[in-house]
Amino acid sequence: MTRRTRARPGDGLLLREEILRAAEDLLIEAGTEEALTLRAVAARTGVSTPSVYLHFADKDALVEAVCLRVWDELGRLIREQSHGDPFRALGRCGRAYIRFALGHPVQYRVLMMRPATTEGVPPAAAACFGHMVAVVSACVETGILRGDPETLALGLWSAVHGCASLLIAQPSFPWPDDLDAFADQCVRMAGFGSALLSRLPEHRVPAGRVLAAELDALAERVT
Amino acid sequence: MTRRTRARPGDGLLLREEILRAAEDLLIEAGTEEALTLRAVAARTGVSTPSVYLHFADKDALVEAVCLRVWDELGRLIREQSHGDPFRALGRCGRAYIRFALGHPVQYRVLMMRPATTEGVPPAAAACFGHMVAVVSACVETGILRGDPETLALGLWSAVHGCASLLIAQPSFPWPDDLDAFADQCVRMAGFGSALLSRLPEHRVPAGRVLAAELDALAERVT
DNA sequence: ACCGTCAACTTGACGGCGTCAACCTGTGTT
DNA sequence: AACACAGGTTGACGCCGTCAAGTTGACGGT
Repeated sequence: MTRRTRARPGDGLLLREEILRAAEDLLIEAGTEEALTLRAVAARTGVSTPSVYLHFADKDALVEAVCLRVWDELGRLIREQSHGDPFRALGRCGRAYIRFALGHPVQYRVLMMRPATTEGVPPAAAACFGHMVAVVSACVETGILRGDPETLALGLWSAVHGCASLLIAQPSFPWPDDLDAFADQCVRMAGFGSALLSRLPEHRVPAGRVLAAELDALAERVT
Repeated sequence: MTRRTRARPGDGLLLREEILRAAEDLLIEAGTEEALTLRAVAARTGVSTPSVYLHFADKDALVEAVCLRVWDELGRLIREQSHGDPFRALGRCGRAYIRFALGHPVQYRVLMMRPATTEGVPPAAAACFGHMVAVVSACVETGILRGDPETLALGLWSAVHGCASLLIAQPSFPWPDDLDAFADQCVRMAGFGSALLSRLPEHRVPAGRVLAAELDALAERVT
């Protein structure tokens, strides 16, 4: 293991960055969080194990720091999709979200399926959520959705998160061949469902027969 | 730590059962999977640590055995809700699913958010999924849903799973006060969304303005 | 009544993990 | 040239999963 040339005073942050990169790489290569060992990270960085503690309070802090980067990237992705017609933008955001999650399964799992280690929402996560609320708000303004944008956004988020996380965590379920199409179906189900639900009275499900007939008529008119 | 009275030959399965119960209790009390130590399980059972290996190949096998019990209970719960009008039964199943998950957060996390350790779907999980497919099939027969029941069921499952898992794994999100109402909203969003989506042509989202007007008209007629 | 047998369990150890207290070592300042 | 201190290293502790080897005690056969 080649030793790292010692940093000069004031350059402490360099090692912090190297450690973060090493941790992220390890996570991706091994494909599981259990492989993210402080010893492995230190070895890969060319540094002794306890040196990690100079820059991160403990292992959880390191993992969390890796997570923060992912939140940033996810937020950027969502913002990129937020232009144009709000309802279509909502669909693009959902698809981008799922694509991102499936493209970074390990990070997504660490990010969203770990027991919460710290209290409160990390700022990067809050920003990410804020972008989604913004898109939903635009939908409310155009009238396609109705209700509190934050609650609506949480519902939509939970739908796309369900699709992504189930695909990641339960690969042995009898998934259809075309996963993209399935993800698409989930996203649209959430969007249409939210739009329809916005207009129905709470706590009353119309009789299946009536609803089916009305939906048929609607579908015929729309197409 | 009081020692357990030694089992008589042929009674080996007794210890297996005791270990399983101890593991489940530990999981619930500690509230996190990390507390599920072979040493802790053995101590609680009043037995030496390696004795666990007499009945479980390794720690993963123990955890998986605990999971199987949960699958069984979840399946039973879903079957209980499957009577009566299919579309309403679907809603009851979704609500029961989320209630169950929120009532057993640790087990649900272990069950659904762990990296898959073994290949293939455990039989209990397949049975559980089968019950959901049956309810969806009934919905297809009555005409409220359309399409392949298995794919529809996966979409609905992913929606309720998203709601449950997000609530469990991200308690610091800005959730509304009334979680039951939120879960309800997610379930109905999935049901209505599926029903509506069944009837719309693939890969074409109607313009937001048109869809909004049609939904308004529909809502007025249904209420 | 004794005895060998074998399932059921224990002992003791190994290597790897996160973490910490104590020590070293170069670099920039005076 | 002496010093101070940021930026590391060494060595150890206790806990973890796991395993090879030894122990114990109920039971069937004589």
